[in-house]
Amino acid sequence: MNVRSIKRAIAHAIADAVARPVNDVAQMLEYPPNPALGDLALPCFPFAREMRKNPVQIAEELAERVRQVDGVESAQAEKGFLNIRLARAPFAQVVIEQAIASVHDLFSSERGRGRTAVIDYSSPNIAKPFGVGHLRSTIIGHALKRMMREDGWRVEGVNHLGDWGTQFGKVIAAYLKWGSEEEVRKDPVKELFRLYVRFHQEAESAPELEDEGRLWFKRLEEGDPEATRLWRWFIDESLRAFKQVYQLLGVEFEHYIGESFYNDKMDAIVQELREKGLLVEDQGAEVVDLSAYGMPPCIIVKSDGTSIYATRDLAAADYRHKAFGADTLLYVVGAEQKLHFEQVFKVLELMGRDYAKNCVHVQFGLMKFNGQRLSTRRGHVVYLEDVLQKAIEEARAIIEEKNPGLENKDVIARQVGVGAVIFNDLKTYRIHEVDFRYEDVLNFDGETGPYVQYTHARASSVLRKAGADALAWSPDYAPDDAEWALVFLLAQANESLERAVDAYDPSVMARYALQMCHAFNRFYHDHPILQADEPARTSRLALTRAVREALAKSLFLLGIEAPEEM
RNA sequence: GUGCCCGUAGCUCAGUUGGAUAGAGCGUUUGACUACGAAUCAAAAGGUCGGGAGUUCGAAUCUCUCCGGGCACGCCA
Repeated sequence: MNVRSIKRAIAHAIADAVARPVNDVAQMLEYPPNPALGDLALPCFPFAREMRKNPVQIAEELAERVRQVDGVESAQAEKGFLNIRLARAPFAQVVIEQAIASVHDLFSSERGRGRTAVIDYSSPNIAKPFGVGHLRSTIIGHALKRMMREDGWRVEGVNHLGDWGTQFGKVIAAYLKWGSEEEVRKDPVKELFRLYVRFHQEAESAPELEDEGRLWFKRLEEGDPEATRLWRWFIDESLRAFKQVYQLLGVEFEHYIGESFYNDKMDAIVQELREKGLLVEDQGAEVVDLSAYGMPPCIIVKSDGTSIYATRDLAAADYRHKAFGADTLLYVVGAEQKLHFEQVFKVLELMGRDYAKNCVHVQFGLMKFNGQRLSTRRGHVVYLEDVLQKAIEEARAIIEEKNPGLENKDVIARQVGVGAVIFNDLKTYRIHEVDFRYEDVLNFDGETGPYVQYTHARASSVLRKAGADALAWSPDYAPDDAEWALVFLLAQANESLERAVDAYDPSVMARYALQMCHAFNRFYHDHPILQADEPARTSRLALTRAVREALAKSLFLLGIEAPEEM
């Protein structure tokens, strides 16, 4: 039972009267701006013209029919709107029972059953630091994976490591010029990054360095033993460092497949493009002309004969489609690569790939730090690990202050600190730029991860004290406004998940969790639970349990842990 | 220059398949712990929804135009 099934029932009762399909009418049912008006509302203005009646009259006629619908308490016509109230107690009973029995069913109707998606997320570059800038792709992708799985999809998460490309030639060149094995061993990622930044600094006054970098990349592509040895070493060291961050974040991948994996798979792509007559030579490079689609050409083979990322992405797309049986490919990559993905998807389409239409660039806005743009090349980077450690310290300090007797303080501080960082990022619409400020991230009041976790812990605490009673909403107990607000929100869980999945946007789910918390804390504030008389006591406990399950699920979908105490 | 994205309260953002009086959080001011967790709750103050024009019963939402900010525009990814 959820709000949607009620909407359908109402729509079914009036569809023929307004001469519209049931689905259309169901979609027109909206939530009134003020809950005092009702639970659902139908604006009748759109029917006025075709029915040749005024909306006020239509609303009144429809009210008659809607009142007959099972589960509807009342239907009132008001200024052209039809305001509908649901029968609270029976609805609450069913919704809460379902939330307790299977919160999955509350959230999902398994729309993705039988389908497979590959999500490309995080995908940091080897030999570069893992900065706050990588946070967005990592956690948006991870949340998306969990949400789609909840919705019935099979999902494979791929970390498309940047372990190939001209940049590697640069790092190798820089290492041979200025680096030492000893320095790299001490702190691999930071030292390699120092070399990379120095390379770019020096290249400004000595442009021939760029050629040297390109040369080393060419050697690497040709299998030069020295270049290959260094390259493997850099990968091992970087990956070890990355995995520490992933562990801290609680993010996992089904596959780590670097770009280099596609080295032997690109020839076939180039060959196919050539056979299909899509490849043309242009200024020494081989490109696919996309001028017919209003786009600049897509470079497939560079003029020096080496590969480029577009070609790797084409090979990778085919691989993901074949090896994982994926019919949908998602790329959680910054908005600045929009054109690139439009080009790649168009080339896939021109190559006749049927899955091309299911390729989506899940773009997100740039991350700034205190209003400044982060530039890896210039060495302006904020290490994600430092950010997480700061947040954990802050959480630890608050625990010492507010809950000094707590067990497992270190574990909880980690869960809360990391949760704060993740939630802070996920709560905003993904296309927006985010300005990363410590003052916001380290604030645990208001619309934050710790607020959601706190609410979850609070509900858990009540349930712990109540013991292991069998919980259910009593049909004899009518919910008041605060209780009803919670029940009604619970019954919208599936709509939230679906909107989040359809928009590839975890912020929808984050905001749903916040609404739930607000409603629960309000309820909690002025409703005794354990001390209440029956049937209120058991009913409120059941409601608390349902909310706890829904919050735990919401946090899980966002990739955030839900401690029972904090 | 061309294309795309963004512009809502002092700040950060919801609301954008067109619907009723534009909502939260932070910050500010104030009130509530002998109470099941005060990382909470309640209240106040705070708005030319970037400007203008249009479409219509109705526009923060759609169209046009202008302004402001961001990103991209061939051998980096």
